[in-house]
Amino acid sequence: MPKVSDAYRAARRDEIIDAAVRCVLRDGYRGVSMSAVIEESGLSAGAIYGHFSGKQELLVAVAERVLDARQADLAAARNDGAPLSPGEIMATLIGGLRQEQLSHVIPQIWAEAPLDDDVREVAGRIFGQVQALLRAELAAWAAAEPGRVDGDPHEWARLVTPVVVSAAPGYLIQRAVLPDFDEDAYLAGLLQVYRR
Amino acid sequence: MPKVSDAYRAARRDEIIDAAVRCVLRDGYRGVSMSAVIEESGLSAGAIYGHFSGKQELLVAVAERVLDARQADLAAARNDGAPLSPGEIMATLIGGLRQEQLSHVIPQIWAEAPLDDDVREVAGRIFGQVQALLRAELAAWAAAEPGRVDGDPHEWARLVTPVVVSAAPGYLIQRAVLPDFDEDAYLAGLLQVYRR
DNA sequence: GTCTATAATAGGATAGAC
DNA sequence: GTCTATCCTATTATAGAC
Repeated sequence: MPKVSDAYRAARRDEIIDAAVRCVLRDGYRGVSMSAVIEESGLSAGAIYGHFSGKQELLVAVAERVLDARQADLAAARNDGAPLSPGEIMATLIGGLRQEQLSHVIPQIWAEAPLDDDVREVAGRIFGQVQALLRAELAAWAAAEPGRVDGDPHEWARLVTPVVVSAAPGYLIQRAVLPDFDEDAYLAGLLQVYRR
Repeated sequence: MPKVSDAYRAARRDEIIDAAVRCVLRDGYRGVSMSAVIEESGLSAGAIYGHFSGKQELLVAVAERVLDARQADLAAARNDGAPLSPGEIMATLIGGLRQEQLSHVIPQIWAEAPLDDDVREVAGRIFGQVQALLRAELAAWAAAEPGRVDGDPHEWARLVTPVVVSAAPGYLIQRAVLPDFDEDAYLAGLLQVYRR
């Protein structure tokens, strides 16, 4: 029987992850040091190591936290009325990313994926979930708009989903790299590309 | 008058950068240590520090090397005949990335951009150059295919370029993150999306 | 310009008290 | 579970010989 409640443990764990996220935003995924997290959290070394066995385990938890938040964006892209067009779906998804400070960490997680199997597993899983929902939406749209696409709607959706979803990484990377990136123009361009 | 020729200096510099690139491919951009570069290069600490004042300066040089190679991809996408369609342009560009081992480093450079102003400058400059060429190609295609797009071809190209170019980051990220990413299907999807 | 050796520091992780 | 104090390793960078 644990000495403290599970809820307390979980809350502490979240507190530590929050501090680690702030460190990652400031110093980069690889650049965070345990001492920085300790300082940022206001806790002590013992407190952190009681919850996470080391730096890697803590950072994987950060990756999971950041990427899990994408589920909210998926929900926002859902629509109970007529199926959304590809451009509308992606504009909604990217609108969600735009609000979240957390989204600035995502490119760093992608960069870490080839170097850390645990990170890659988390990143691949979430990315796959985003793709699955997008594919379903695209298939629904294609089925509702006969003549816009040729062939079976599901087959079409399977093929184009990886390309359509690329608008999200493209947005995040350009925002990170281009000094004068125009976010509004990007969303407008998205609707323009998928106009037909 | 320098004690050794400029050509010799430049060759040594390239040699060091080559070794550093191999280290980055193995350990990640942030994960490279000077001692690893020293070992990989077969040189000594003194030899490296004679050419680069420190780790950051060396890594910025690596970023410049990796991204500069994209100019070759740009040239490959050029076509003296009829203007290429958006899908064909991007398929050519991505075909170039696919060949190059070096391209695996690009996502890591993008992730570093927000943390290092020098890296951001290099990354933004090259990305801007890619966009400029792509925009010109898109405008030429739009002008040659009246009715495919509405409005002024140049205005249309300005708006859609950031979205079209996203296929490149999308490709690199999915390749890095998804265990069963199908590169051929991605290229096929690209042609499908921009079919009309 | 390059080498060997080393100084100086920062980082990850642990031990033991409470 | 958490805190303080500390160990040990790895890392960046320099000094001085050749």
